[in-house]
Amino acid sequence: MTTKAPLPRIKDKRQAILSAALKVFAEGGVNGVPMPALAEQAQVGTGTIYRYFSSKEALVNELFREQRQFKRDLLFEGLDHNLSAHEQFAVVWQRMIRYSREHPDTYRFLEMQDHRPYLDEQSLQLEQTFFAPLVARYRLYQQQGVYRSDLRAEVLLAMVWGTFANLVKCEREGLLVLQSEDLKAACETCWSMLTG
Amino acid sequence: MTTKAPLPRIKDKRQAILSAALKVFAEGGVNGVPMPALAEQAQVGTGTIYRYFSSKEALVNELFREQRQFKRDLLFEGLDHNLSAHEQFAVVWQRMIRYSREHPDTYRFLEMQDHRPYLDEQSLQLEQTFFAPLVARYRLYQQQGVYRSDLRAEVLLAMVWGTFANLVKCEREGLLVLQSEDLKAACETCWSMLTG
DNA sequence: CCACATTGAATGAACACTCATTCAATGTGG
DNA sequence: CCACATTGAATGAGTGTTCATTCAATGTGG
Repeated sequence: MTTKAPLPRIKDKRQAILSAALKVFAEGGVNGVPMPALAEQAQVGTGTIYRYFSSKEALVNELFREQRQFKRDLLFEGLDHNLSAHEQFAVVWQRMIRYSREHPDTYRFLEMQDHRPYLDEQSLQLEQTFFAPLVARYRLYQQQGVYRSDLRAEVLLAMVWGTFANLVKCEREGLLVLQSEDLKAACETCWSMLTG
Repeated sequence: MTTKAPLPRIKDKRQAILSAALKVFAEGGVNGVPMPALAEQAQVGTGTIYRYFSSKEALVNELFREQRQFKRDLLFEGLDHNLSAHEQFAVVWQRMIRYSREHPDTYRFLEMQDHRPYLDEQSLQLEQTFFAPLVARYRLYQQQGVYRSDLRAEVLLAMVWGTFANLVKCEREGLLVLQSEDLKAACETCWSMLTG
């Protein structure tokens, strides 16, 4: 049986640890999950985690950056710039919904405040670069007269983002059930918010 | 020196502990603050805390309920029901701003998710009773044709609340500076959101 | 004096992290 | 081919630390 067959073991323990971390941290918060519990979820010895990550803090930062990238790609990658601003907004809105529905762990993990004390300089900077291009685009639309100009682009963005985030939050807490018509109507409402 | 002079000590240690807890928990999160640190802030021995609260959990719950009540009173007490719906909304909006500005610790403490694992049944129920009357009022306005009816009252409320909360959050994180015109404009925008 | 409030060092539970040991995989001399 | 040596990833009991909680000692108003 000494075939050159692929090893039956977990090929990439590192990724197994990250995946498990995303799941358990999204559920219990970074502070709420001991390393042995994470190790169990990843089906890995506790010590193995420290073979791949120098500390819990390092692990959290790596996970944060990975998920932050993932989110950005999912939301903004390959947007068709020939579409009208309205259509583009609708596309991004749809993607946000898909994202929050199909990747609830990622969404929740990034939304939690719990990991903030762990984040290093690099992670915090990455957070900035997430919003900057978005704000720039909002400004552009303002100059073109598509978006209203009586509120600054950052303020508009904060309002739209907050609207969406709280809808998802309320649904997760069981205060709300969002039908697809609700989400469509909310999208149009936010569009009106942007265009005045 | 056994004069009848006013005691220089803190009269009400219980309240001193609660006040200190609000401050340090709002800053560092419940999990981030050890009891001795809280004791120091309250100018009290560590053991004294346990004379007034049976555990950290009990303390957190008591603080949560106190602050939740405080917030409700501040926002909704003594509203003039002769005012128009629009005027009432503007008043509540103003009060939310005042609240978040003048009591940042309370605001932040209630906003954090950090204390959720500590909350008992009673606290969670209190949370419900905070929103129920508000939703009822929104429904009333919908029936009267003041608010739009194509979105359920809970959804409207979630959107408005999310808008406000994220503005304050962004300002706290330094992404934004809110001028009073911004807040006024945001208020009117939310009003349009409600009325379609 | 006494009843009781206050205190902070002591306690043990729980945690992040380490390291001596294991063992499957691979290398190698015969 | 095989018996045995070598390797280093993997492991989880062990280590030191931090924390919530306790309690013996001390302080104090009546």
